[in-house]
Amino acid sequence: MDLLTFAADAVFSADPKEELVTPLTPKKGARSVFGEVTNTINISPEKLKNSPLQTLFTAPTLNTPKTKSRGLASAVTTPGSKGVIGRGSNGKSYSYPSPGTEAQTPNGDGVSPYLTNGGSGRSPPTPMSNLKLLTHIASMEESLTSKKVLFQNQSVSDKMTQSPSFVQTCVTSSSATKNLSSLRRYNSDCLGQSQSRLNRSTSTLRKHPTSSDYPRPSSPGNLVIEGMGQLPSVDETSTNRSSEGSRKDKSLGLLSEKFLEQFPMEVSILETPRRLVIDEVASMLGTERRRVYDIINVLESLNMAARVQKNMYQWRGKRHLEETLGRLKALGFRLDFPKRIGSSLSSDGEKTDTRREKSLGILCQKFLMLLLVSPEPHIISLDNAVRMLVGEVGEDGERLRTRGRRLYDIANVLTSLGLVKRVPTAKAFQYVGPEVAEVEREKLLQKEQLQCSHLTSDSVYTRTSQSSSLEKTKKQAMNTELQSVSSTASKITSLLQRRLMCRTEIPKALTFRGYQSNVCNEGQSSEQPKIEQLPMTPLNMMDSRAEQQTSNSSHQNSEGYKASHHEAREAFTSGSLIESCNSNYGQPMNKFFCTTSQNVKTSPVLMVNGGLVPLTVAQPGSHTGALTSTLPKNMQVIKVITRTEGLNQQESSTVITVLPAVQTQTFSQSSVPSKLVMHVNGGFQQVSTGTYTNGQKVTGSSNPLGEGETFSESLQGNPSPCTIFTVSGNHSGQRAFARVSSSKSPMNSQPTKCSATSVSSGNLSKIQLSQSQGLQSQLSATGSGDQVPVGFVHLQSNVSAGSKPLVGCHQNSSRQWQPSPEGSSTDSELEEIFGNSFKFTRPKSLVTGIPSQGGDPGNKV
DNA sequence: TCTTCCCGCCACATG
DNA sequence: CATGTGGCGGGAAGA
Repeated sequence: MDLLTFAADAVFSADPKEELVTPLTPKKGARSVFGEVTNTINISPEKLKNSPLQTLFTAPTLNTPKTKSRGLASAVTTPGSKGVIGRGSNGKSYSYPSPGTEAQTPNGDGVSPYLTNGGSGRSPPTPMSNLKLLTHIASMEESLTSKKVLFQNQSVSDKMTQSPSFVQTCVTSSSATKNLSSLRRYNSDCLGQSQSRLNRSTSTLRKHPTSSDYPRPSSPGNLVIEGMGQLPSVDETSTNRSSEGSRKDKSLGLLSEKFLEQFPMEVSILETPRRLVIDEVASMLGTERRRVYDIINVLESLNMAARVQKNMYQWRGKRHLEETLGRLKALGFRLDFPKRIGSSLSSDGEKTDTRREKSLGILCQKFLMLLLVSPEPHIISLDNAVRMLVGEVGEDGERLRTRGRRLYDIANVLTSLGLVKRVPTAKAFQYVGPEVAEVEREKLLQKEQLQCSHLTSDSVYTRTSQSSSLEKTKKQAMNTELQSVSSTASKITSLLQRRLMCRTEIPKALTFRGYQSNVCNEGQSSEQPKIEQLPMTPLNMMDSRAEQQTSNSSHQNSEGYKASHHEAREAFTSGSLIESCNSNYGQPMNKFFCTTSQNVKTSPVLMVNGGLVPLTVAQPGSHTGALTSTLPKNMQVIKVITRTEGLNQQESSTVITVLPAVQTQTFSQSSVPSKLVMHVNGGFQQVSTGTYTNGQKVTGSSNPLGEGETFSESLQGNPSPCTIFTVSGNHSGQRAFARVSSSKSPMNSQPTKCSATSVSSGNLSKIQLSQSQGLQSQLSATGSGDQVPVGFVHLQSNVSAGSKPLVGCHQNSSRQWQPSPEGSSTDSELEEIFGNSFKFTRPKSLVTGIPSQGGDPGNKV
């Protein structure tokens, strides 16, 4: 898991106390705020009944004279209000305060500058018109299908066409007065700015470099988009445009389309997470960096991309999209959005990051939230959206106009994503994305209830820990919010803000330390497994000395603990699972009790700091089952891994909730089965006997692998690495698993078939890689029954044909983690393995998951 | 005329 | 201090 995911989790599962306790006066929906606003979207009365949205969506119509919408401001701002925009003599921006602080100016009167009844909307640019120029990448086939596959179940949108009348956007504004702040802006800044712009030539004075302005990255890491190989060399003619081509050809929507060609939304879970470098993308799209940021910001807000480091993002595709949408929807409902978003009345002067809160990402999330909570058919006019989302008190007309521009930007990207559709006959947008299941809300509520009890200890823990600055910031912000809950708008903003502020960072190298383990079976050990997190440290450079267990308090204070702690709240892998997982917040938890919903056809696995622990399902297939396990002291649950059989995305998701230890039940170690778990792209799939095609099991039984049994995984068009963990039952599985990792394969390689044989107790003794029929490389392993409990084995998946053994498992009788000679776990590789399972932060110093007293100086950085 | 939104300045954030 | 981010609004293309 990465920070962003966690942040999203934190955001959307925020403790109710984070939200407003004080019911807010819905000033935003009031006419005093919006001016005379008409929102005449047709909504079925039943749906509006009892809905707080009613007032918003059925406000009376009032036509007022048109006002000039361009140029000087056309809104009223009470003198003395904070609606001061512009730049002072010091060059600093005087931005509008955050919603929270904006709320301090309730006397402002936001008036829309927009005119009644928008003209004909621009028809969407033809998406495919320019794609031919840029789509010669090997992943073409996949990318071409990705968008079509996306949301194929939805029956969207043509409700609009069927009844276009239900969209009537009649937004008017009342009389608008020139605004002092606007005047000031014009006088102090924009005038000069526009003056300079008037004098410049767009092409010659272009400050932002285009892709062609950038030197080719010298580092291969920058040149290569991971998982896809080399970027296509960009046609020079495609990069030095700027003044060439029509406006449509350069639209953000089209750029997004191009982007999606290279980074398809459909991301196989078997595919290595791809990195995207801003410069490269800009080059690829034939645009400048600035535009890439526009796109990325939106994608990031949807959890489709995550920032890895400066100038680099990780592409996630739509894997988390639906969940994100679901959370947005749930949050929207929960916060009574948008009714209360506009009721920003804050008296606490809460400081917020105004720059962040105005970000395109936040705005995008709000926009989607608004669409999602709006009644069918999820249509909202631009004008209304602008006012509801950003039309804060005191916003002047120019401000709204600016935000309107941003909504256009967002909408264009969302359109390319297939989430939003322009309503042709109205200045409006319609949500046409996937149906966000109500179950998301239920899950959210469940999680809230669980996490509610955690918050207190969480806060205490925070105060006593040596948090990273980011952690401190987040926690302090949280505490502040808990103390002063007065503004829904500021809350939402803060929540969304935090979400955006938490980004994926470069992973630390991870390694596991085993321990002299003759006591594994008891599930108790005086020597505990450890997680070492080493920045950029190859595994084979690790000191494998086992450290003694330390006190709980120091453990709690460790970054590693926090990482685990956070990961324990990891929410999902695609297509299935995990609702919540408890780490007991400071109390080493050695028992777990999981409740499951939906069908649990395969036993979930606990990922702990040290390995994997299979759980048993009391009643497989039952709606609710008990899953219990016993772990050694201080072992922390990182993640719950389960699958509802195969990777079929259409299966009902499994919800597993791990409750505090006090609620646990007895767990019988003897019942721990042998498991084989395949790591795929940040998630885990428990592999059982059978054949899998495209992640879906097609043959075989569902029993865990036994000796001599085989499994295979056929990957059609997704020759990405697969990592196999063997969870050995005979030593409780806490840390004993072997890993087989194939390396990255070229994008254009043929379908890969992986097969492996495990032996009893999950030990892996021999691994082979072969290529069959010239089209498939085969990864196979055969078991011999020998005790080869741990080790890392690295295989190259693109080796030449033949059935020759490449490497054998590295055997380590002491059962400590040892690097295989040929294995070096780089950052990227470890990220590949644990990328979705750990919170990665670029460390300033080594931290250990379970710090030893005195630590391990040798590992300090 | 009005809507749409490209373009790139430049403030702020980050390294 | 350099450079990455991205808010912002002018103003032009397009309807």
